[in-house]
Amino acid sequence: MRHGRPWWYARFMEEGIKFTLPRKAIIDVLERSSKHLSAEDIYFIVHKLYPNIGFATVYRTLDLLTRLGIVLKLNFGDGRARYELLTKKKGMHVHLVCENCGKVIEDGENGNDMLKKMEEQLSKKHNFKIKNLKVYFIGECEKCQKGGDGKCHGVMEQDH
Amino acid sequence: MRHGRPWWYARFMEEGIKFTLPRKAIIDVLERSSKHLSAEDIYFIVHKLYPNIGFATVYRTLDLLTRLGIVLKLNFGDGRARYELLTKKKGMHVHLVCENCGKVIEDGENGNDMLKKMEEQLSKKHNFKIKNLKVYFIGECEKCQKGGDGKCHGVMEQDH
DNA sequence: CTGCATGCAAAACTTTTGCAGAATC
DNA sequence: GATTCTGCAAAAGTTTTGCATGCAG
Repeated sequence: MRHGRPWWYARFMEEGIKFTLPRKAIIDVLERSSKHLSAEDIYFIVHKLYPNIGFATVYRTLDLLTRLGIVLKLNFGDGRARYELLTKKKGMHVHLVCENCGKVIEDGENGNDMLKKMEEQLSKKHNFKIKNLKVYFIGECEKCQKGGDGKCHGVMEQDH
Repeated sequence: MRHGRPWWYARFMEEGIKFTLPRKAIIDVLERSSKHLSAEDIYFIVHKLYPNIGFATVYRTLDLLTRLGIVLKLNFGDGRARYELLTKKKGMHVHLVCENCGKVIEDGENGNDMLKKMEEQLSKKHNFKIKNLKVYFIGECEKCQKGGDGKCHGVMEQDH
């Protein structure tokens, strides 16, 4: 992927939207991070590099990028939204979320066939045009199974 | 399902938790509604019947029920959480969410086999103990496909 | 009775908005 | 040079918390 501009560059052009420093910086942060960052996370990182970028700009930019389909806004049930830079082959992966430590494993290969099949069936059955999908398996990761007691701690939410 | 207590009754007993009027009332509301209600929705309904039940109690109760695994807390990306009373065969269904009108179709039959299979594969592959799952297909429902323009309105979030 | 649960109101957080000034195209 | 974007601060919402009182077990 070294040739040409990043894929989302085209979206900016299409919409006639300006390429400003804050926007570049925020996309850059999302690009470097493989994790799902919250607006606050992003603010702190960006603000360290460019101290006059404020919270409002972070939120406004994330909102813009979400509307443009460049970023995916996620909710993990902890009261704040998380953001993920989309790739062109969006959504076709499965999340495994550990409800104990919060770790997120993304499985891109295994689920595809089955998801594809499921998508087809559901589209037909309900006459529903599916554009995107989100699949979360919530449970306990390898480490926490060994380290933890395996019982509900009464603290974590089940929501992701 | 007329025989015996509802399934979540056992959870209350197990935890030695009190059966109070507000808790009964809130579960009742969730039981009657097939939709995903927000805390505010629940508050208004419950508050109409029992005017001295307050917001704090609704939130505390929903939080409790979520921790007990009686209720599932969902986020539809509109800034407020939604709640759904779980059934014993929890989570084994697929949500179809219309990003235009917000309608949620739940498909309980079609996905099961495939979800089950996917669950097994992923469990093995990642050594992950899966306890629950959430599957969302986001797109456009039948009505909106006919009525709408089929393009992104630049307003709705993609998140559910 | 005893301790958990509630109600009220205030606090804490995340996210949004208004407006003057700045930067981009 | 006009328009879009930013930064600050204040507002708007949702959710949480402290504390005195009430109620279930």
